[in-house]
Amino acid sequence: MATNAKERLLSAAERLFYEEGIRAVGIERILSESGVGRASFYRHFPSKDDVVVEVLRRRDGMWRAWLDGRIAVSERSPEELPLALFDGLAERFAAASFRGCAFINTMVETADPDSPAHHVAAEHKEKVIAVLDRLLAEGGYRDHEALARQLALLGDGAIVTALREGTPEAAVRARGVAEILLRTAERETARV
Amino acid sequence: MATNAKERLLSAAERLFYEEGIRAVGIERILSESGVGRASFYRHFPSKDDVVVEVLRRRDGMWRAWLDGRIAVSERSPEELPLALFDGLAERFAAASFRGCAFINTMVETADPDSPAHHVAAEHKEKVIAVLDRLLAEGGYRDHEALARQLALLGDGAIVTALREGTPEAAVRARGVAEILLRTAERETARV
DNA sequence: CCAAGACGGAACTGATCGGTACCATCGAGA
DNA sequence: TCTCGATGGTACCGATCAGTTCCGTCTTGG
Repeated sequence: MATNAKERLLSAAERLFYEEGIRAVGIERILSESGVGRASFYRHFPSKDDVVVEVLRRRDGMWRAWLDGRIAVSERSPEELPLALFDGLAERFAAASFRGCAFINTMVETADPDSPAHHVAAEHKEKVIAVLDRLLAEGGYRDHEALARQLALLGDGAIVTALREGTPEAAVRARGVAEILLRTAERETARV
Repeated sequence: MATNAKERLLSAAERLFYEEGIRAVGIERILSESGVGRASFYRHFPSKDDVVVEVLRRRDGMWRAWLDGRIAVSERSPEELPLALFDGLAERFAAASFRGCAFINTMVETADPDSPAHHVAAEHKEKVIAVLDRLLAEGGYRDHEALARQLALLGDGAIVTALREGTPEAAVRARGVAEILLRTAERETARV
């Protein structure tokens, strides 16, 4: 492998898919922006759909690693630690390149819920919920799974809102709701 | 107009765009499913983009009329009336044809935030927020606009979550959060 | 009754789509 | 040094894209 064509293809595809959408980006664009030849593309991937799936898998790993990092460096107390999600989202929303959630976008673009891409995207969200669930369980929350799903719903709502508004404000609003949610939730240690 | 070709075009386009996505549906599909000739299409619309915009305008009107109806028939008290949004969403999510929010989907598919379609979609959300804002103001809530934006964020979060899960459960979860939100919010009459 | 306009069907354009086949080149290991 | 695998470039495929043009038909209002 002279210059790792596969890696260049995946990173170019990931960027283009996120910036412009999966359907909007043709093979030609991926080739020209990555500098990879047409034949090399099909030596590494059977079809465009396989690139989409692999891009999503990569992004899933990167995204959750990023979330883990945000949680690790957060100075919040154990019972407030799940709010680190919204702290992180606020930063993401402020980025000029922000264009929503790649996984939500994929599920929207890929109408067929049985498609591999849709599955990978849906699984990503469940994995994020699992992270929140663990955090909430460790924080001593009684109904931690239901709470995790509510926080994830808030996060997704913030993402699509930020996509529309183009400002990080939605993260602050969602975090405000999340704070109330955690404050009114029952905890194992100190009952309400 | 023999059989109102324009109306048939718009209703076919609206259904197809929602079911399969805007980019995924070609002019050919719209023509064959509406039974309208190719020439007639371009007699009524300069381009496909114009159909997209007009479909969104129609849907915006229909959707808000539907919301107004749900609010009108709701038996909830004035301070709980905004929850009628989530009551309505629960019904929508249960429909087999449910495939998320046409406006969110449009903003995701149409990457360019300056495109006419994106604008119409964004404006729709602001109009819905205005409805919630009025409801909350009439319900006596102090910070009604911020509250309206939080409820709208919850609604959008529920929509994308329901799109992923394929069940109406997300509406119930979001409504649970909304109930807590309203209960802890300050009101003009009875301060907390 | 007849003319004007709205209509459906089909042929056609140039561009682009995803995907295949072939070829020359380059680089590293034997 | 030679060879083999990975690579980039290009020509090509059938299908489909949005959009244009022309024609025959049907409806309707004057």
